[in-house]
Amino acid sequence: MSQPKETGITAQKDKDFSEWYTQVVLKAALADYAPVKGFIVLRPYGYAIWESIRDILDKRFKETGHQNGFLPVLIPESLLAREEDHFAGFTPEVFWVTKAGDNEIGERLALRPTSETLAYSMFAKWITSYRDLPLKINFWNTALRAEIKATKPFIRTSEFLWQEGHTVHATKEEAEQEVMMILDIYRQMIEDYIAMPAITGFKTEKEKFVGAEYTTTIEGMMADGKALQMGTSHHLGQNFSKPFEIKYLGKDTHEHFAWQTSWGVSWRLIGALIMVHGDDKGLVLPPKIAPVQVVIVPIFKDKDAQQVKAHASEVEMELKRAGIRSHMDGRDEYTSGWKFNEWEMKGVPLRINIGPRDIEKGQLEFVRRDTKEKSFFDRKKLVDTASMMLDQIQKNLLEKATQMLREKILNPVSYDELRSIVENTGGFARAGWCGRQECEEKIKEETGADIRVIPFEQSEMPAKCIYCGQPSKKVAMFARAY
RNA sequence: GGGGCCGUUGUCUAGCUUGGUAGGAUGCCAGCCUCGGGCGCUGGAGGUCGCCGGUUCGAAUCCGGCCGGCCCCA
Repeated sequence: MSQPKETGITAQKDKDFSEWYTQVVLKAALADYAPVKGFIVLRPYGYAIWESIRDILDKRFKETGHQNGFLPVLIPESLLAREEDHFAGFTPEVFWVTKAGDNEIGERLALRPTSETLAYSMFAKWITSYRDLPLKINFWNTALRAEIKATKPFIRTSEFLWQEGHTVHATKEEAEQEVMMILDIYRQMIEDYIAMPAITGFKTEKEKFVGAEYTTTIEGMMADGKALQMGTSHHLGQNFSKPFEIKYLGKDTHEHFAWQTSWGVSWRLIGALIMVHGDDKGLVLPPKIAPVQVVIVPIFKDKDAQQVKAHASEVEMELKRAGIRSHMDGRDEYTSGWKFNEWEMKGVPLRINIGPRDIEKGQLEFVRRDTKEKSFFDRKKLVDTASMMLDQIQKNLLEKATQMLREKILNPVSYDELRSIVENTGGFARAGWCGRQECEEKIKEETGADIRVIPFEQSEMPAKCIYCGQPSKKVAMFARAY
């Protein structure tokens, strides 16, 4: 085994996590830095992963009665400012457009940090009757937020790809159901496809979306012990419908303000899956979202190149016909060993090696990306074997990630212990909380951890607040976060 | 918010302290070789030394500003 080349990942995940992460993003060709601070360019391989995630969600959104629309990127200041809390929350990170060519624009225009205000100014025009409700629209677009803090590809960037859903309902109950249904769609997608377990629950008042009545969240835990918010679903109550005058005439012949929700997930999910599943050789993709599920590498000497490649192509075609995303790497300019390393770095879940020996014996060599195990199978059982192994890999990744999450949920019995967990061990510190913002803020100040989520699952609540010792009202998950 | 490090060819870098011809590896191109874990050989192309300004006979090197990247701390 030779020394790792610069083309490969040279940082170790458990020693130098940040460096490792950056190398995976750049070297697996997911993304590159753009010329402007905080912005990245999504490369085809990274975009293909985003397309997988998008397609899965888009299907679910449509199945549950949502339609897609498109909004412009510019929002006039007056509109953005119409809901006070919302404006105050976003204004520090808004990019403003003040000129058109050489001419000053009268009213400055915001590059959307999120589209509630713009969408709702439109919704107000479209909704007049209970018959217009519910209105359920989703937007696949980008949002722009000038990040002052250190940026990290996919995790924190000044522009990010996301979807933002916005719905309008006649009743509070219906809006609240929507909030929960969407959060559950997120949870299923993250668990079943990205193979990551997560904790669902509420954000605290301090951490909720500015302008929302309350925010529900799905929080993940990364390999370095830091938490990552992977998606949020907000109940907006009537906080926006009132300033934007989204009103409808009910069956009762009276006018009512509508109830609203908004929700979103972003390409952060790509960052999350890198951090959770990746290893020292690079990316590890869950089969269900991998752009290439199986890569076939022909191994040949010059004289039998044609024959081996022909066999490899047949394998590729057979897999493709069975609906398995496959790629035969027939490049002559690289050796098979080079290809092995490259595809491992790119996280392709399953590799099939095929050489003259295998052809002779009527077998194929399968190499799993997650466990690196090699095994031989009968050529005739290609599709069954590949499907079975892809299923196993998908399952194994979720199991490993679940195990990791379990290990990273700790139950401190004292504030000192919580502090030690946050500062040394990392992970979620699950603790009682009196519900007062004062304690939440003190803990944040003193340890750097905030309340990531008040889990829906509230069993085994400690009796006392971990900070002040007063009776606890909730069990909360404290952690440092990205 | 505070502190530190860095920017030289596509990539990684040497040179910078002590100013004077930008050197290597890898990648790329051509030709040969041939592949069971990042093969080997020969030749070749590729550089506004991040940008702007200053000092100097002369700046990758010294000084200032800006742009960009990374890390640590709160």
